[in-house]
Amino acid sequence: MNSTPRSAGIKDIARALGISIGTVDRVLHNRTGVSLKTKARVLETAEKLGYKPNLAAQALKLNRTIEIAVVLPKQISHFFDPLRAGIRSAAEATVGMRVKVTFHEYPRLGQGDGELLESRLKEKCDGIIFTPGNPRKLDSIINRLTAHGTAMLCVASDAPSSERIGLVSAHAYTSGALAAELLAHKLARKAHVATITGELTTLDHADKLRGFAATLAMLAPHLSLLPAVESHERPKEAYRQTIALLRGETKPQGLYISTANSVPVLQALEEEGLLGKIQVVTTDLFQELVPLIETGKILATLYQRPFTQGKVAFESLVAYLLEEKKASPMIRLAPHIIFRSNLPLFTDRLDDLTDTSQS
Amino acid sequence: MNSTPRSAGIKDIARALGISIGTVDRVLHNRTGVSLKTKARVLETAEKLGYKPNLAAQALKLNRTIEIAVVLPKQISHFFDPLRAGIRSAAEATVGMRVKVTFHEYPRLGQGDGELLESRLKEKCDGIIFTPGNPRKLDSIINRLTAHGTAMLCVASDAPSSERIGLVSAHAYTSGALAAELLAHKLARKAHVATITGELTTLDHADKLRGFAATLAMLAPHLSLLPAVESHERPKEAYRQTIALLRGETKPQGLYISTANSVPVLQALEEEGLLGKIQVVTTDLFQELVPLIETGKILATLYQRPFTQGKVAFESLVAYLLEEKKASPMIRLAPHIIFRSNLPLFTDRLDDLTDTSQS
DNA sequence: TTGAAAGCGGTACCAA
DNA sequence: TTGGTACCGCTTTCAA
Repeated sequence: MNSTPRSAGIKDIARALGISIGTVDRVLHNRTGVSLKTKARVLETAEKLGYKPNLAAQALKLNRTIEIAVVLPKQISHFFDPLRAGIRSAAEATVGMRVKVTFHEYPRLGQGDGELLESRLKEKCDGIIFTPGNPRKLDSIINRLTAHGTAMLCVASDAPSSERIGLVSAHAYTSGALAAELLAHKLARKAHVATITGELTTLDHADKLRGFAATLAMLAPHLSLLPAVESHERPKEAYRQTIALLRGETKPQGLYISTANSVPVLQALEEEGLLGKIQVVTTDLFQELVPLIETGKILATLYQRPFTQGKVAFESLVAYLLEEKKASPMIRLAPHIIFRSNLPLFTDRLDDLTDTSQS
Repeated sequence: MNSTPRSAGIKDIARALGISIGTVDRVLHNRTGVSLKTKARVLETAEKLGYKPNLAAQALKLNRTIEIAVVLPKQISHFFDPLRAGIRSAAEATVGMRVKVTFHEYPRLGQGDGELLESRLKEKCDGIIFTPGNPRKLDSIINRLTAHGTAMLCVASDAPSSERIGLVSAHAYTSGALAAELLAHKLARKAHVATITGELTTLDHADKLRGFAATLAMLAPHLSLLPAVESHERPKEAYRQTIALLRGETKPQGLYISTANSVPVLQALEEEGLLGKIQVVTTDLFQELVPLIETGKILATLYQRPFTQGKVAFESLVAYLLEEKKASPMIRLAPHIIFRSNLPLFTDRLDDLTDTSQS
């Protein structure tokens, strides 16, 4: 039966000491020009009275405009559109501060991202939310922007050796591990499993594969892993390579598609008559997957919660920019496992990207 | 390459029309004393300029203190402690408004909740967050508090025929459905499955059971469901009834424990030497479950995200109290399925309830 | 029916 | 080293 402490204002403490609010303000903000003993007295009574700044007043007065640029690829829109929607949603919900967000697009991961970031050097902004497709290539420009005073926040995938301020993503290693565990649950006998990924230079994809391989080795030693297939996020290549895989010598009984770009892979499976025959775990959720999950042709999909990633990324970046202490945000969301029976909880949001739902 | 619309203030629109801010304010708040045509003109330019009230200024001027009471049981602390922590976390994060939160506890669901709510009639507050254990019994007091001007928000379980303003909970039906699907994946042959629940008068528990039964019938007709066991959230009764169940004539091969109170049930399983022999799906997460999931003795647990429930409940209630339009918040979170391989993502938070993590 | 002006609780600048 | 004060955007009262 306790309650949050009563809060005193700045003039309460000024009145209590018979001094001016200016002085109190100086003390509370560690500004120069206050004698040590008044400073001590102010701090003491501030503590005693339970001073809590009125954030509304503070925000009103400061009225700072934070400018944030969002630099994300157009492809894969299944993933990046809801991510952008999450950013918009969080931006609209900001209270007590002006935030200006601009969105910038380039074709796909690795194609034009460096250049677009480069161009951001001209129009200085407070922070940039972006996805490093190929971290090695981008480290230099990230560091230059950082040196320029721009807070760089990675979303969806990391660039750990750069000077980015932090990361918001799904926990990629765990996604891979889950995929392995799910396949292990369904494949009781000795079999081969395969993975199809986007681009192994992208850390997120590499992490998934690591989690997958490690967990497979631990939980399902009877399943052996075929070499990973890299689709480079190109539909045609994904299709071609999948066909090759399925017609290869050792045929997989289980398949983990670790990129959201799964349509061409599923098409290949369909054409080879293998949909429903082999166990498939996919990544993320979009319209084409729904009937396949409903009919059990896909065992499960690992939803990376792009909307939430965007929302959290935005909130983290703003918090970082406002904080004094500047803790580095490192947030890995738990992926949602979507089966047939919880699918309806996630489908409503496929059309309506402005939804603010909390899953 | 678009940007979020610039927001105009009240004086921007006053200036644009050459009128005073007082008039604009009257229009925007639907107050009397404005001619119809000025009203129309104001609304039009407000729309055109993209008027967005400065919430900081609004809060500062109004300087209202929202008082919220939280009325929740002490038991089951695994669940309600993190839920309270979520509320605290959200309360601390409020910007630009004074919110006072008081916490009130009663022993367990159905024991003293009515009385404690009753006592809230005396100290009027703006809103109450609470869990209706037995909705029928509480409907009357909920309605009286509502009539009294208090916004009643259900958390964790609903009281649909009362005049509560809304609900924040995990999606109970889906929890049950998932439990059934998981058991169906693991039990390929004809078998019996059983459920152990808390109290079927609690809507949340009834919904879980409905989801479980319906999904079992649809996805796994080879599994037959034994009559539900009600533990009434009492450890001894749960233990006794589980023993009876396990020694009964038709022995279950799968078990769904739909209340967070699973320890006595697991103890009974252990003593009967059945842990690891029959498939078990539990609810929520706490220290005792961790080793059982790690060793595969529990197939999975359905995490109802109590921290997030608390956080979202608080935010929804505050939004409701601040909004003019008063949309009824009805939020069902997607439960997280916790397997062995994603368990580490959830364990870190078991000790540290003040954590603000986003899973 | 409308306009003018006083604050809400801080911040920051200028004067003392 | 201090005190005084204008101002942030909005609400509200009083006067016109």
